[in-house]
Amino acid sequence: MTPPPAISDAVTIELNAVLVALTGNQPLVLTLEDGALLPSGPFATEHPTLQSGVRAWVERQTQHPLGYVEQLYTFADRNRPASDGQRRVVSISYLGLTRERLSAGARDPEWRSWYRYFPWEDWRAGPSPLVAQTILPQLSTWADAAGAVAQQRERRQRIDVNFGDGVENWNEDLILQRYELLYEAGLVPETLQERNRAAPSAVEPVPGMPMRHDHRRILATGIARLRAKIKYRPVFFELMPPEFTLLQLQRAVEALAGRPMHKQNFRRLIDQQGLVEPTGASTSETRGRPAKLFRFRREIVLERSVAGTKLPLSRPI
Amino acid sequence: MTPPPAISDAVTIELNAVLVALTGNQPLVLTLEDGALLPSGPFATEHPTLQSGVRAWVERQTQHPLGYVEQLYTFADRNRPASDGQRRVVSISYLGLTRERLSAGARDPEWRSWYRYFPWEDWRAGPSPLVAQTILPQLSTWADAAGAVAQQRERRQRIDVNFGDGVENWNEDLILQRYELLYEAGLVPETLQERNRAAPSAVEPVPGMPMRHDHRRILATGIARLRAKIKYRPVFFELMPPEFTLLQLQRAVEALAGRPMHKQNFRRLIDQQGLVEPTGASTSETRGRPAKLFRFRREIVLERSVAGTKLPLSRPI
DNA sequence: CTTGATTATGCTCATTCTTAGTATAATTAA
DNA sequence: TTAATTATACTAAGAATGAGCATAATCAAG
Repeated sequence: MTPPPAISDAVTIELNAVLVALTGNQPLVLTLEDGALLPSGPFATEHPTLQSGVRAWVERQTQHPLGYVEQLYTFADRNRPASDGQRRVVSISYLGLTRERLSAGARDPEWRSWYRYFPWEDWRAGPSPLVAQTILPQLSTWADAAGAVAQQRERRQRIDVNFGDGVENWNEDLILQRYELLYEAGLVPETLQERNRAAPSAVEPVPGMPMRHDHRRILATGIARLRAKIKYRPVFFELMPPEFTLLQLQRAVEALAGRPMHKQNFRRLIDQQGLVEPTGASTSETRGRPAKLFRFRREIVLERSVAGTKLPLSRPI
Repeated sequence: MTPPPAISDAVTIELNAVLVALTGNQPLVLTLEDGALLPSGPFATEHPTLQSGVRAWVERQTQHPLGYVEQLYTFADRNRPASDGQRRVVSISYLGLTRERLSAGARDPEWRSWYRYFPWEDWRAGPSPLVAQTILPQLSTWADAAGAVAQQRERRQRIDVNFGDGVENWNEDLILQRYELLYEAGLVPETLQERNRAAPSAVEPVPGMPMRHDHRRILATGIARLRAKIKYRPVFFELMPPEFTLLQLQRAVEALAGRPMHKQNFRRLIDQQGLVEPTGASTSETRGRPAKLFRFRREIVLERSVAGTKLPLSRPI
């Protein structure tokens, strides 16, 4: 145990951002180079903290304030040397939510639906047919190809836990684990590039656009974090316009979760938790009965500490 | 937006670990230098990944395998220059759980109850008197001292959310926020060192041992993560011996959560989830009726993907 | 102006999950 | 033999959840 803070070799820090916005019921993520990369930036000495570094750099580029920023993960990839060929790169990734998006339709910083990268994650219209028809059969082949019987069983169990049967037992939070499983099974192009550059694999990769480096993995991490977070913290308001109808809010949450929700119960929950208040106005932009407009009650975030415990704490003291 | 991974100034990586063990119903954390520091180590080039770096370094030092390792947080503290006086330090902290502990009673790597650092967090015997008697009055003074009325109200609300009234509305997961609030209010010695080195503050710091640098903050982050995690993932088994009684398990969880639990309901939950299986043996180490011994069903971790949703997903598909 | 389609919203109901017990069993220490 | 201690089974009230029916308010066609 080295008492004084130990000093290691020098490394270079790279910041990566998963920037999320929401338009027309699509969850969007900011990409570069024809969707092949997430925005990356330097961490320069002038920034007092990492978070302020991310904010400064993103806001300068997008001209829009970041509503919410959260650190995702830090890792050091041995396979990715710094471009100066010398130092190792440590990348720190962040999730950022923003309310408006810049330059819709622009080519280089471009907003894309994240379901282009993870088409199997969109279950808003029911079970994604990709899972049952394409993914599960291929994963099944992979499981059978394992050497030992024990390993076959283990693979099958992991497949079952993470993908269910294609209809039931789908847990939208497991997006990262699912991507990792596909990666391990060699069913995403990223694997091929890395392992079989010389000898391309025989299996057809699963649909879904790849990214360079590990960026699709970082994106999966961001989506997973966001999907988990909305269940106990109303961060989705950071993505909404100042006023909205309850159906718009529901569609937004569904876009993030990738799952349909029960309309009446959704309203009941939002209402019970006192998350919104009516503005008094209503809108007739929809076809049917005009919907009341609501705004988010910002105070609530301070008021509540929310937490869904699973352990039998005695008395709600 | 800089397309190619941008390169920033060189920095030095420091790894910090919150290593947790459990003995005699006390949650222990490994410390150095008379409890003033968490173990820190270098991240050297030979390690393929950060996680393997942490494992290697910790296991070499403690001679014990780490059951579970999880990244906590990364940050760059402008106030802490590298000891070579040149490069900036970026510290990456990890949480590690270990089943046995080395050298009980040793002086330098020393295991200490984490409640020595956060005495107000121990509510196992009911509401901690420290909160109502010492902390809340001092925080109240601090709130009143705010300049603007709006700021006073905001402070009071934060106090209320994070500390409740000293008896009710205590959320054990908010340990980090509570520490940060005390820090902001100048009620922990760490603040004094930093801000008022010349002119010591008039207020008496709240009981609880401080640490150097930001180590007590890192510890709070680790405890918070662990307290939150045990609610949806049975990581506490990493801290248990191979065989245990249900009461021992309950005491372990209570030590982590800092809250008492309802015995019968605890058992029912553990049982329902199929987390344990009887070994067939029982123990008479306790005074009363002998308890059955159980072991953890490791398979269950694979089988279950657990998740407590708060949103009204339609049908449990 | 009537009808059907569409969206909004109020309300009910069965089921499950929690919380907080009571009751009883099996031990040891005195 | 009794009191204290620990383990375990069982129950009942209340809250939260998931599903659906019913009704209201609007627009687009005919």
